[in-house]
Amino acid sequence: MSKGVTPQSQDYAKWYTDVVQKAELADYSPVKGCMVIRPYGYAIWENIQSVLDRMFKDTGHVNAYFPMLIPESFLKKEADHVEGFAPELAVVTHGGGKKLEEPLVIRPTSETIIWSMYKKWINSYRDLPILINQWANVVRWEMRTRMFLRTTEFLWQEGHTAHATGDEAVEEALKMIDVYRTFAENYMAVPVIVGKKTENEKFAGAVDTYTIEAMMGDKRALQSGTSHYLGQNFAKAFDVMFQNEKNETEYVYASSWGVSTRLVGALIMAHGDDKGLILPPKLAPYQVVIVPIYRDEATKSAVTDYVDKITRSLGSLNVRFHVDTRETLSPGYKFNDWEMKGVPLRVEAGPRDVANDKLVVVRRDTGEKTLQSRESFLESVGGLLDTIQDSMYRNRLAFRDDNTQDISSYDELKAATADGGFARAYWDGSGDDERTIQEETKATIRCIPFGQDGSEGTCFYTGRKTSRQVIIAKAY
RNA sequence: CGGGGCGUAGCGCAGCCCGGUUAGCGCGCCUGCUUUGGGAGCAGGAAGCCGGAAGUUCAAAUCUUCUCGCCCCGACCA
Repeated sequence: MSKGVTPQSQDYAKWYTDVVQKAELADYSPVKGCMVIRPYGYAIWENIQSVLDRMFKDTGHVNAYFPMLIPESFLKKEADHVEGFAPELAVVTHGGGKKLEEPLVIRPTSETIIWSMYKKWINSYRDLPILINQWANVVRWEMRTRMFLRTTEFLWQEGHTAHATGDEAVEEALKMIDVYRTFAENYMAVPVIVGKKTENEKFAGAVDTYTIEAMMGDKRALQSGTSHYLGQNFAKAFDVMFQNEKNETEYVYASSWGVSTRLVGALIMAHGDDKGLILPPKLAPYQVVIVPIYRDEATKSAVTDYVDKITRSLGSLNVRFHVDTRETLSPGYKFNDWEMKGVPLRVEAGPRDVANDKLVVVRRDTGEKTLQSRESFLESVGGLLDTIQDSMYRNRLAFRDDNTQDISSYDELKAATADGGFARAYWDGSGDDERTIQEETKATIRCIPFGQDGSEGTCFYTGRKTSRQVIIAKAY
């Protein structure tokens, strides 16, 4: 492996692909647009999964699995849904050596297959709500792909809920976007703006789409999770009705919500630097890596014994650690390697440290190097990991705030977003206005943030009075 | 699908313009010895139908034509 990665300042896109490869997160597959997620990348995804899965279950959801192959006709039942997904479908036309009566699409998302089943399962309000999540792969034939951010096949979770009232379904969609916000902020250490998508940007088949938008290291926005209030659109398309308490027949209300392996891309780009990844302790496959340093067999056995004492304690402290015992690599190489892989804390243990009962402890996020006694390290490591987690979040929050500007004219918008950056502005334009702005500036309305104070201002584009503010940025 | 670039050892490249002996270099890999506190050193070694096909020629990695694939930039999206 050659040294280092392309500096961010030189070519951010190249930096990103370099990091993905050199940190051994993923590799290119023989099929265009697909990727192989390597063990280290998958370990990050597994940590994301296990935290989110717990959060979903704590909010009353259960997991299930629906098939990957969907009759083509299902996709055509919801008008907006077909229109939205038709161009990016992979279709199976043959099976068992014979042409199929009806082609099967590989799921781009599972609303249709799930709602075809909900029709069988829902009769009465007593059957509601249904709160199902599934962890799955989906395929969307994208024109341009990028590792983790947009690949032909990707892994995600998709929640699909069914409710007796629209209010309840909206509440569910809002609850889940808040789960995503909590996850992004508390686990990924990535601040996000929570809000509603405009008509142009919402999901194909949704009444409303909610989103969390994060700022990457190049100041561009990344949609990191979405939830949708689907109204009765899919219930009508699949004829899913229930009898309410007054014995009236009514269509069921729906929500769906998802996050994907794109979150791994978000972690890379939100925190990474020219040395590689910087992982938040709560999601890092290894929170601490120990590099033993020795000269000969005598120092090796002394250092090994010393390291054993440390790892026994770390194990009981519930710290995820790894001891790098690779024989053929120099300590210097290992330092760089684990920095590339973003491990939050590196511990160096050599003969000098054994002699003094000390350790060299290095923070990945700040580069700060300290000499500590073994005892004080073991006492403080848990707190130090929390400090890193917190400091990473505050660092990214400050970065985002520094790169977010309030703008009040079209020229200001262009200036604020040209080189990345979020623009916050009053907005009363139309969908066509939005498209024009996108064509002219490449920036899009990322969302209409929640929690607006209702104060009035002037739309920067139409000049009309409005109380609605939006966030505009170039996005991935 | 439009514009640009690239296919030579596992990876990154040189050689190609101007055809000519065993096709080179760096990294990685293998063996041995010495090393190990910020990407170790020396010695030896393995590894290539030069993306594919056809053509020109005494002779093709090199020239011609066709083809396949990949990457980057634009039009779509979690």
